[in-house]
Amino acid sequence: MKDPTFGDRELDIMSVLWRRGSGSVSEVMDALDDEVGYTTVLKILQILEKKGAVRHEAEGRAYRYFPLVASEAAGETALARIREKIFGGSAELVLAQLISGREVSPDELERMRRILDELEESEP
Amino acid sequence: MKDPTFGDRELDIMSVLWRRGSGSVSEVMDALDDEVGYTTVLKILQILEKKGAVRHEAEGRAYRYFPLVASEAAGETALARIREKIFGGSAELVLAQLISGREVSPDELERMRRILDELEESEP
DNA sequence: GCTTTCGTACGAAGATGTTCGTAGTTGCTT
DNA sequence: AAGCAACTACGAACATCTTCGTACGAAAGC
Repeated sequence: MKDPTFGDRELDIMSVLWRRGSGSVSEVMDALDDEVGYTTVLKILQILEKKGAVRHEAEGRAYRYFPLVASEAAGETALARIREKIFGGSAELVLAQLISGREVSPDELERMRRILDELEESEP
Repeated sequence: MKDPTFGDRELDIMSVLWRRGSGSVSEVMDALDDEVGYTTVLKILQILEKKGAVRHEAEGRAYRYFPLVASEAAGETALARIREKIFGGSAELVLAQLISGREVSPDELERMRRILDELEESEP
């Protein structure tokens, strides 16, 4: 799959699969925040499969769906788009927005700092 | 406008207005990366206006369009969505993806570090 | 065996976004 | 004045996504 993009509901469903690793139709349906009909969830999983974003294997008489597209790949596409179109290509502005208006724990802050440090080491 | 979201082309056009501050239909059309018909650009601007995302004022016999939705607002919505659905709510993972696979200048890195520093000062 | 239950498959309808042709208006040029 | 050029307005076609009703098959329970 080249340049994975997803509709709103498709993304909701991919998100469940990424979190859980896999899911039956019922499991996905239950994990969704909104109330969505069973056949709707099934249908979207079938569409995602046609797109090559998920696969399924039989499990009893039901199917178990697995993500084929990695969340990082979807994230890269989506984030690049936002950075480019909304933040004028500036990673700093994205970072500023990322931490503004949310409390960031000292731990998380430290880990974020370390991510920048590691970048510096690899690119001196 | 509550929770501004945009289609692909709509975002392209908002992006032009954010970059330039304003634009006539021709200016926007010329600034787009893709070749898009004049009336298509006009139509989308009209739709964006109905959504409350832009406004226009007359300029000679043409219209000049101005963004009403700030890029930060659109960025907040879009980024929150990505962080939540794709990166499992983790800002660090977003940051990691943000800088991976791109060269980040020492300047930019320094500014990003400072953004984190300032956060620490304000929330000790 | 028959029915109920649990599951997939599929078609159709509605919503939203994109694209452009065509029509109409206004001002400019000759 | 007639024609042209630059605009806006609008409708229609098409694509994509979302939603679900209905049909159909297979297993489980009686």
